[in-house]
Amino acid sequence: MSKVITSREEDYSQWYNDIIIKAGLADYSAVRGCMVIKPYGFALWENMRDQLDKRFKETGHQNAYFPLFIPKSFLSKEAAHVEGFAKECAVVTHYRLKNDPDGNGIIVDPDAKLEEELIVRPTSETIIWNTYKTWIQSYRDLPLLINQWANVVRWEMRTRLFLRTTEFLWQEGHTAHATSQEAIEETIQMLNVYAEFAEEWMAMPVIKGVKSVNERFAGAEDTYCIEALMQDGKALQAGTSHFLGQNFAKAFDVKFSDKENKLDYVWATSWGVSTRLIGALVMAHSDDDGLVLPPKLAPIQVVIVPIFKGEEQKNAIDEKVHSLQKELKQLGISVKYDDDDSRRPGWKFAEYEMKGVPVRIAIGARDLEKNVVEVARRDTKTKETVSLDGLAGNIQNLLNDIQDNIYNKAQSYLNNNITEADTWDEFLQLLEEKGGFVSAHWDGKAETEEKIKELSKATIRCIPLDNKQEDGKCILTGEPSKERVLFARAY
RNA sequence: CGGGGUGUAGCGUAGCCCGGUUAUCGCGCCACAUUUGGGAUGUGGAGGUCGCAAGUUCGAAUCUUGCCACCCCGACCA
Repeated sequence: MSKVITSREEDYSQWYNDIIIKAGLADYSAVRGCMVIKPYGFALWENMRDQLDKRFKETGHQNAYFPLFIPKSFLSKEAAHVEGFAKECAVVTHYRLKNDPDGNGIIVDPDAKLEEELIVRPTSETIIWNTYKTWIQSYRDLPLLINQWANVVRWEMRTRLFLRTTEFLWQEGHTAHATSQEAIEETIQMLNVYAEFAEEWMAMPVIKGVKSVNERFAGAEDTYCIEALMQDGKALQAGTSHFLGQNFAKAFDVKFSDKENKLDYVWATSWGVSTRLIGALVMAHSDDDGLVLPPKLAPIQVVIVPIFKGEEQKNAIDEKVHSLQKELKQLGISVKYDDDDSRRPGWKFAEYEMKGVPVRIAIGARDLEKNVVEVARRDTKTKETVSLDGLAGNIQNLLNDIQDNIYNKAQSYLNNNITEADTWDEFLQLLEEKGGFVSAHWDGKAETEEKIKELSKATIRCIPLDNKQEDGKCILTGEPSKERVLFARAY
């Protein structure tokens, strides 16, 4: 663990913000709680999005788009849902401005008040289920497997770049099924899509589990999640997949006729991941020198920095670099040749390290004579002199090594930070001094969970899937328990 | 909404307690030159309603009062 990453929260927050801003991923904007995602950050998001989108389509889903605005009455149709979101909704009340008659600029025109207020979607279940009602009549219309890429707004009290902003980008899948079992299978399938994406692409190991009742999505029967561990010892929910039962079908009266012409409500799921994944990526791998990006998602996988004096040397380097660039591109590697003469090599080295570019190649006149280049890897910060012959292939292997290495590093960090606690004192001490996940017995009661949260600031992150069954006593109440659950302080 | 803190150039800051020339320094920016294998150096230059308003005073970045904004901690949360 690097030196800035300490248990003191302010330091870690500072470090996190600095990295995001200095690496050029995002910045604060003029609007409270909203951020500007800069081109480099957006390129990263596009890479994530493309890969996820591909998996959604491979699993039979289609993309569509639903409105930003939700009539207020829709939101109140599902009781638990409205209760969960009511406190953080932005509301549109008027549709027109006018010049202030007193000359103080522009004001909301009081005559342009909406009959029914519109809610800026905090999530789209309601508007989508209102639409599904007209799309679904028969079992032949099922399953309905839709995803949308969209922005949503949740008026949170406190915000943090990528982790919790007022507006954020995400995808939300909303499916309808004929049977409960099929819907549950879909829920778990999508959870697995997320887990595989986190592990294989983000190089971020996650724990798959199910949420306790307290932490469950508003309106769901069951919320499955992937939980990741950040380098400061706090947990982060990286994705969720909900089994909604028939709650929304009943609220929006979505019924279908089955093969026996029997009428029944459909079974639903919804699942989503957001730009929060970028925050997760930053906190999972970065170090004091900046971002460390997994090669599979890095917008720039290889950067080439020339080192030269004068036109002649530059031309000779250009020639070599152009053919190398071509070879790398043929292997599907994204490469940037930074021959901007207004920045010195040292500046560029530091800059691309900050941006987390996995591999840097430096090439100068001295190297050309020996037919070599200097290859530096971001994850270990090691440098090697490598022959230009067969370089492209070697770089490809190196990128794979880096992907594996940062995954393994994160994996061993996770393994070393899941600790069992059997007494309340031990539990508190672990949270305070070590952090990470604490695996402990819990009596299964919501009020106990609430009490634990109050006393320790830790929440139940999840009950892991395929959890080992063992008899024990609740960490707080001493009541009997038959399995351990994972607690942590979380973002 | 409670508790704490901060507002001085694009960014980061000194000065404020104890009022007094032309508001400090660093980064960045512009020009020129020398440089280029780990964030170059020199010279010159541009850039300020000291958060806003009122008050005290011969004189306010500095003192007083009010307001505003932002940040951190809590409640809320992907």
